[in-house]
Amino acid sequence: MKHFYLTTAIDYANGKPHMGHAYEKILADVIARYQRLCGQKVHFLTGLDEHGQKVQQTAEKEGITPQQLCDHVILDFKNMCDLLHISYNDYIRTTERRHRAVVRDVLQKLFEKGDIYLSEYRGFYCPRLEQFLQKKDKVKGRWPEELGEIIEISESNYFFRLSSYRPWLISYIEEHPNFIFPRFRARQVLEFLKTEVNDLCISRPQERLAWGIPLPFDERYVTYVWFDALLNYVSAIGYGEERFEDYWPANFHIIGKDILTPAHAVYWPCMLKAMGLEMPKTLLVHGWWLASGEKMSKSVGNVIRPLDYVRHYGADAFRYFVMREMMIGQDCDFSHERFVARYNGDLGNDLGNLVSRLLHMLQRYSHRIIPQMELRETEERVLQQQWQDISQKVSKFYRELAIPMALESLWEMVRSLNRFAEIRAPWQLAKSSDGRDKKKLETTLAIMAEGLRLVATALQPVMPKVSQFICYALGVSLAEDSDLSQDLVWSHRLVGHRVEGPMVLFPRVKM
RNA sequence: CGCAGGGUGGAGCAGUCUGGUAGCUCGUCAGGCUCAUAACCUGAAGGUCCCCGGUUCAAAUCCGGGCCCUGCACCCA
Repeated sequence: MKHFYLTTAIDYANGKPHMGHAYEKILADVIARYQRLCGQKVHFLTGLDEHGQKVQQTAEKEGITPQQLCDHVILDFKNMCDLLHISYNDYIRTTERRHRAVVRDVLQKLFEKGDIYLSEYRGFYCPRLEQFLQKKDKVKGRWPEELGEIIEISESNYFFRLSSYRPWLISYIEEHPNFIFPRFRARQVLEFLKTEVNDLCISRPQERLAWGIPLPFDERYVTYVWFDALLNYVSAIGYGEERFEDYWPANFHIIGKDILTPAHAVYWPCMLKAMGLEMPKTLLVHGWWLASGEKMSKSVGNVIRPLDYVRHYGADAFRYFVMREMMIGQDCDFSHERFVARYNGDLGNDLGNLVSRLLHMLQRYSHRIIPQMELRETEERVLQQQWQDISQKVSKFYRELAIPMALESLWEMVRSLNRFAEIRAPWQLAKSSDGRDKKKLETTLAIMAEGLRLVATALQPVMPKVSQFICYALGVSLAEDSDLSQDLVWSHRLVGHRVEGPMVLFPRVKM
């Protein structure tokens, strides 16, 4: 069976995990979990990009080897994944043998095919920065003092014939509207492709950069950035082996808008084309989290620390917030006030309080046993009908990656359940000695419990632990590989089950 | 300059592709309820959908023009 294969970008080992890393992984995880619940065999890949100048430099500064640095940094990234409940199936490091072997294999093939050639590169080199400068680095037509001596040198390097694939790529993007999501991003790429693109320099001489994968056909060089990093998407699933066919093409490459152009929308498709492979189905491009309207960046120092929120409010609350707030593709502001508003409002008052009041009532009026649903009056029918509509909408929204809308729809159901309690008023019915009122009371509790189970089930991709916990509290289990098409159907499966005592899932917090 | 995104009741957003009662959350005001996390439920007020022009029976939505905000330095999802 073909896998549903999705990837995040691999994180660069020269830094700590931040908001963007957390969001991208959560987004991927939500999609992965949803697909699993739809019966897909999901393969979710993430990983670490370990080579390159920055890593080499940082390691030197700290007096350790680059590999030691990576071995250390990876702990932070994996730890973040664990804390966020990221259900990746594979984690690739670009220093692993399986990756290096594929990179060298691909390079060799493309070299033999004539897609890679040796050429002279002439430019202005700054020994202090250990890199070439560009025209835009000039200030008032001169190189800035602080860069020290600048020398014009020419250097031989290997190039990939990117330019020859440009016409093909333009028509591919034009003919495949789903290739880049959201669609407006494709326009940007086409805009970029309007002007001539240069062939891509893919090597660095070992004297300048030792921390990389040597070119198989010329060991004096290592391969530079993209022919290393991008290939993780195929090296991790056994490129060259038989099993590769079970995974490729990827359903989603999930990336930030910064690495769409040119890396993922230009280099990668052309590389794949050169390799004779199919294109990934969709590049899913998300925007950036801003802090009070400003870009979050290490240099400005206004970085939101996701793990602080996870620690205080739980991973699922954090997952809920980022999924509820950000329309995929747009930028979105992260502010503490908004977080607390969502937390107290949606999670505490609406969902958490619903759980709390229902469990209280079940304890008080039904000895913690979920009673029969015997009556079926207009109110009950309306509620069930509403769930039919909502569950369909939610599934549609999940499929279309409109996750904030999926959650909004689910919350309609939460509110309807709270409203239903108000209409039926079990606390009134409990005072009556009429047998019919007793049935009404029982039915009300049973209906609310089932409604809550359905909401929790549909919420599972976004809030896996909370969903499971609510179901557990209602006396049933919820597996991560259960079948949504079954579990989202209104049922009587809770009847007779013993429930947990009252609990507070999301204690209110002060601003 | 160019490119891209955005400009919708007090705040934050959806709706724009595929024209047809302007929707959601929060906030405000009034009321209800007491099972519940001072929660929940009901009702109300509040909008020239940035501006101008065009197409159309009909425009937030399509077309033309203009204004304003943001991003396109290193780092970075």
